[in-house]
Amino acid sequence: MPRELSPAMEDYLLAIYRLESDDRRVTTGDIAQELGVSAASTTSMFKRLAQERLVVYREYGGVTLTEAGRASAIGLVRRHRLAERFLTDLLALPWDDVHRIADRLEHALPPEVIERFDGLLNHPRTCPHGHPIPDAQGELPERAMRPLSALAEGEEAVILQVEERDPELLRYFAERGLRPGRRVAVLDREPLEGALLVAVNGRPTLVSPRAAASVFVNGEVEA
Amino acid sequence: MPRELSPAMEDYLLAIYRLESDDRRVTTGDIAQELGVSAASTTSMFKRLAQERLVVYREYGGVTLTEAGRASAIGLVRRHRLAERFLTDLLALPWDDVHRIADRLEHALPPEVIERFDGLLNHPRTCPHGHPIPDAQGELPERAMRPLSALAEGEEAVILQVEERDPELLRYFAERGLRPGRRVAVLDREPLEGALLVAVNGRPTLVSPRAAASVFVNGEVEA
DNA sequence: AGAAGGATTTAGACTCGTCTAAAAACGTCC
DNA sequence: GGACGTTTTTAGACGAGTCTAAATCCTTCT
Ligand SMILES: [Mn+2]
Ligand SMILES: [Mn+2]
Ligand SMILES: [Mn+2]
Ligand SMILES: [Mn+2]
Repeated sequence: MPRELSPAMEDYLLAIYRLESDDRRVTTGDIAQELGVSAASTTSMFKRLAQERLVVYREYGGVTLTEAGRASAIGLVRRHRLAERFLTDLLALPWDDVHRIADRLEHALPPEVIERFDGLLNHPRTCPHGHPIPDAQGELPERAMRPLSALAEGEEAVILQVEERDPELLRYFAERGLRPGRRVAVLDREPLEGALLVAVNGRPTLVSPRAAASVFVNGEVEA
Repeated sequence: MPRELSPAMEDYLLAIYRLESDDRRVTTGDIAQELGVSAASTTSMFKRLAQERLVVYREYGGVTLTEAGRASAIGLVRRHRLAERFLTDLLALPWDDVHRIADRLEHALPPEVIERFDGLLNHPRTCPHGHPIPDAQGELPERAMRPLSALAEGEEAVILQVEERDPELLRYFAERGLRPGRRVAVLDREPLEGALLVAVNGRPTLVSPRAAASVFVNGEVEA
């Protein structure tokens, strides 16, 4: 009964998983935007996913993942992030390339290969961009995070993860040493545009507002 | 203009490539049988491949590969065999599994990854089953071969490659030490059924006719 | 409560890759 | 040179995944 899911179905499930939160159901429009497809396509995929009991679909009311749907999505996250780790650590490919490559590979990697990656890489906890890798049981650690842009002047923190989907942004991060594990401190905030002066590994670095919103550091978001 | 080919198109091109020979054009029926699809499907794919100038299609007369079509097929062979080598050598997966896995991966591996495999594995010359890997320019060495079953009593030879598509057969080969590089000598031939008594690395081993027809050794085929 | 505006679903079309069944062409054998 | 059996092509259908345009529903605002 858990026939193999098509790449398209997996991509929709993943998008739903990413956008899902306790308070808000995921709507047709959300997914259409996230995946760059039409709302009509999304409606028809919602129905197909519902047929397979991967989501609960309410007309005009969006979807929520079932347990099976969530498990599939988390499985895909695991495949994607382990693939990325493999590509950077073993094949030495640049971190701004691997997301795109993993986005195709993730659909073609059988469990044997994934588990070998995991072993060979010594059970990595995160992808190269700092995002946590679910374990084989689908468990994922909760981490308190806030964007670098939320830090007050004088505050210090450690980079946990960065937004991974824009290669240009990733190259910019790499140049400036903004990568997971690095210690940062906000030296100055430019109130008008929102630019930050940040000490990265001691070195003062100017960080644009968009970049600062795409870098996440440890700590609780303000209430 | 060289848009990315679909997995299906690649599979057809590969099948045509495998069956192509100087004297005989590849027919609809050949490919239908090779790929386990209907003749009707094959006809319609022939037309699509012809549209893309990957084959020359003659109604009721089969196809031949164009240069572009041959290049695509050889590229796929390179991806497949390097993927297999990676799976056995780096991930330590069994040689009877890797053909199946590579059959999916081959369609999802971008050039960067393939060239990293090639480097990391030290430019391997063959896949785990002994089949030669085309180089990045699509060059493939010609090798004179004959089936083990063609050896006369008393003859000696070295295994070059084995038929790779039947996992059961591969496990049988592995058990008996029949793998590329091994020296074999025919001690006795059983005329009725065609079974052979073969010395493999010195050890006398009974080899069934089907197996002996699937193991290829060095030497010219008789005229 | 009714109307406006926005989101969602439906309708209908298209491509790709597949199938079965029927029609057409081919090649061989008398 | 025609008849027959085989091969190939055509015709028509289907599912997956996508689109655009039109219809419908929902929400909110007056
Ligand atoms: Mn994907
Ligand atoms: Mn990542
Ligand atoms: Mn394949
Ligand atoms: Mn092989």
